Amino acid sequence: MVQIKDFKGFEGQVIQTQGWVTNKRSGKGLEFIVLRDGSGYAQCIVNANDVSEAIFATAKSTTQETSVKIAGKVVKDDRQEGGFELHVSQLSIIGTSPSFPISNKEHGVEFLVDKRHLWLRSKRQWAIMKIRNRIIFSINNFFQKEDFVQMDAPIFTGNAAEGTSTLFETDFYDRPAYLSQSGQLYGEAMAMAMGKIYTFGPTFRAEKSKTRRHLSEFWMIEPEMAFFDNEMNMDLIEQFIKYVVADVHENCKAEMEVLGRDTSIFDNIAAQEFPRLSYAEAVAVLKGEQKVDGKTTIETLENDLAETIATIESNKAEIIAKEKEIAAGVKKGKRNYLQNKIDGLKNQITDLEVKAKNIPKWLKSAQDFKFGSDFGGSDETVITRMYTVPVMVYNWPHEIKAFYMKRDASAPDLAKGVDVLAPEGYGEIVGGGERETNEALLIEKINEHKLPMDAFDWYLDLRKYGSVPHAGFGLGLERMVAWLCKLQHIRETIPFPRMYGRLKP
RNA sequence: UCUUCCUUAGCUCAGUUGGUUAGAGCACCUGACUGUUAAUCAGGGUGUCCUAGGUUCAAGUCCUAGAGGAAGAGCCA
Repeated sequence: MVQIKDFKGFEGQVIQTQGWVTNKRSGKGLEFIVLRDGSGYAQCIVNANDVSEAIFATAKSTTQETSVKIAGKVVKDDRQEGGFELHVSQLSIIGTSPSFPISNKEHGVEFLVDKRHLWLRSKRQWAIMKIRNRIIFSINNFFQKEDFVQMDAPIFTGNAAEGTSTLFETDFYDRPAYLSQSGQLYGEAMAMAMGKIYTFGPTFRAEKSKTRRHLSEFWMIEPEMAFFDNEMNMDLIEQFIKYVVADVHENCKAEMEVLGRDTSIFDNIAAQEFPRLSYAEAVAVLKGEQKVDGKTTIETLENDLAETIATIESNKAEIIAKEKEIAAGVKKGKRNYLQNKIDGLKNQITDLEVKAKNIPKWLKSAQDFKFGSDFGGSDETVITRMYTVPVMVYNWPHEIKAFYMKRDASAPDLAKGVDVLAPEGYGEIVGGGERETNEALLIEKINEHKLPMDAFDWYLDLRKYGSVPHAGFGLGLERMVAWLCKLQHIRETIPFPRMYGRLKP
């Protein structure tokens, strides 16, 4: 058996392959079967002159997603995706596929999510899953080459470490247990044993939020390093993101093309240093008090708004022109083509109108931002709009950060945390910082957050026995995938999304 | 939890001020065509108009409630 991606090594030879029929075009005496095997796509030509009547009839009877075994000759053809096609000599059906529900045309979101188990077979999903796989591979490569030890943190946890409202409760031998929201505290313990570690596991949050950036179950990478301060932490984050982006850029060119992803931003990321803003600076940028490249957020967003409105108008004009063309009478193929263009433009207009409505709201909420609070989704969008690479925001007011975040000795109201905001409107992909090593301050914080002290005795032990400065961060895998693929919604980044209101399939 | 929008054929959608027999494209089937790239061309039938009430001579269309979905907000160390 030869996989489609390996056809190029078999030019002129007769080989065997197997896969699924993803599309078919037929003529008299000719069947063009587009075969998919997970490694790639190849057109297979069944010519009635070259095969028996029975085989030709079998080929003709295949439908979308019929699985088949094929023997044929690999022939170079520059018109084909991948550059090769197969001239079929033998064909047999492995499994039939009567009326596959997902056609090669357009579908709505609800339908596709309901059919997720079949949707995964489509080309776009194939590309996303390949990229997800590469990102995971690349993350592991990076940390392994940097001498980090991969560790698995527990998924059942016995305490409500982060506040009970967003925890999934389960029954653990008649006692309540919660699904993990973070492996970090365990990672800290392991870092004291191994030096540098990273966890890579599932995370569960029972937030009742339905947005394009939230999942109830997602995967997180959490490195933790002994003897690191927040500066070193930020250096590592930048190095890490640059490594993964460059690796994906290098190895997922075909997949990015399927998605229509403009990859020029990846070159910027390799070439530029990530801006590092203190929280105070970030607020000044947000409010338009500090310019970036000679522009304020207000100027940039008002410019965006004008552009958005202009695009809406030009789209509307284009629709009218195309509708006139159809009304004047054109052939069917041309009509379909024009109609599809019109539908696409209409969808674009809907999105743009939402954007046009949102921009003034974003600006207002940026103007009204209260120093000392956390950034909302729109604030992140406004800040990152000013840059073409990820932005790091550090030195946060300690009140809005987690109890374990290290306080700044020289500025007692600040904590040494860092958030990384991805550009292109994707917002927070990394949250991290230096950890508090002072046991008394930690106890004070645990009380302040009204957390159960007895749940943290083991964690406090880490400060009792040879405590050292240490830092770490967490990266949400799905948000990284969404950003690198430039997806509208996070639900496409994971094979079977678990979100508020969605447990099936 | 709040705001706005949506629910019509297997899928994507159109359906005018309420009006008599509810439409198109795709998918599917049949036929034509020996190089198609979402092939093309001709023909073929398919409806719990989300559910329950209401207004009306008449409801896919208007009103009320509910269910499901989408976008945004809140929430998201």
